[in-house]
Amino acid sequence: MDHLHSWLLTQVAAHAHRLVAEGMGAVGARGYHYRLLSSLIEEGPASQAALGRRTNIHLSDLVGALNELEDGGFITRNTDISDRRRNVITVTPKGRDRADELAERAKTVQDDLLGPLSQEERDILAGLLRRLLDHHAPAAAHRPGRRGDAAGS
Amino acid sequence: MDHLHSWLLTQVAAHAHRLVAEGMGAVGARGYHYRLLSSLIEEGPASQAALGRRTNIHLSDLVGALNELEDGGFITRNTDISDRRRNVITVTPKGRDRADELAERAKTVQDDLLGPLSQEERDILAGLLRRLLDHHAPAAAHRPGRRGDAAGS
DNA sequence: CGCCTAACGTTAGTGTGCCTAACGTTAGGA
DNA sequence: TCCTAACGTTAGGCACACTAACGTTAGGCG
Repeated sequence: MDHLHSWLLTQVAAHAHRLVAEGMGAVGARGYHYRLLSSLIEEGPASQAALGRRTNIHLSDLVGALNELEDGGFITRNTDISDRRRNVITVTPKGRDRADELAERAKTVQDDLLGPLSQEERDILAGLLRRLLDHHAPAAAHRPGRRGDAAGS
Repeated sequence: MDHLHSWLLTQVAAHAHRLVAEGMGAVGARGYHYRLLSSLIEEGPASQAALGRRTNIHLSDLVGALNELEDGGFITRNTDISDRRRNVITVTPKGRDRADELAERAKTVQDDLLGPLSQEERDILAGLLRRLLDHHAPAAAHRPGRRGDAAGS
């Protein structure tokens, strides 16, 4: 009676997805923006390829998302002089404000989503999900530990 | 340090999503098919509208999914003589076989997804997710309890 | 040096899931 | 009878993830 697991998760995910999209969409953003800005702030500037690895966002999707962020003036793209194949992505001050804004919205979304759960239960859930994620996405789960892949000289 | 909750869920969801899509896609099906056949078998025939409510699949998407299932000979569509607005959807014997096939695949996917978790932990996770789903989708969470909405005489 | 391989960024297109909007039909109450 | 509601259908859009292809740049190696 538990062949429901997989679609149960996808169902909850759908709601999470929708709530995130709504919350972010209300200020003209989307999930990718939040993920990218967070990663850039918490782990520093990076090339697009490195960013994609850190955030688990596909390279091809990154282009568009970064274009949007660049258009909004939230990030800058500078070709790495030491390796001209790379674009070094840096957050602007305006981008930091944006990140704060999105983080706040994310918090609201989260409270809404996890409403019926106590703090303890939320921690348990987070722990379980974290383990699943670590298992399926060995790279860049939370604190990467693998540095030196960024934009260094 | 736990503003990660929401995107953590979406990340895990992405993997679940991918695994399901792969598993189902390997036999020319997709998540909707499994959801629909399961619902039809477990809760009996229904009109499309009722089916949509039970499975949380949008009416407009249902049309296409049912077309696919009908083309495969897994379900039949018959207009309800007592209410000619309705199509009564029924599973064929072939559809039952298909459901078994998909259920088996779903189980494999689930085992893969939840690999690192013990049975006890899986139950805990399922419980937490179930509560979230019940909260956000009051209708048709698992055992609906709300009958009389199907295709009755 | 030239050659080859690999990484990088970019574009185009696909698939899945969820959604809105509109339309014609059928039922059923006012 | 009229009006409203539910039904099924079609067309389209959005978010996220993915594949395939292309030109550019780096760097190893003969």
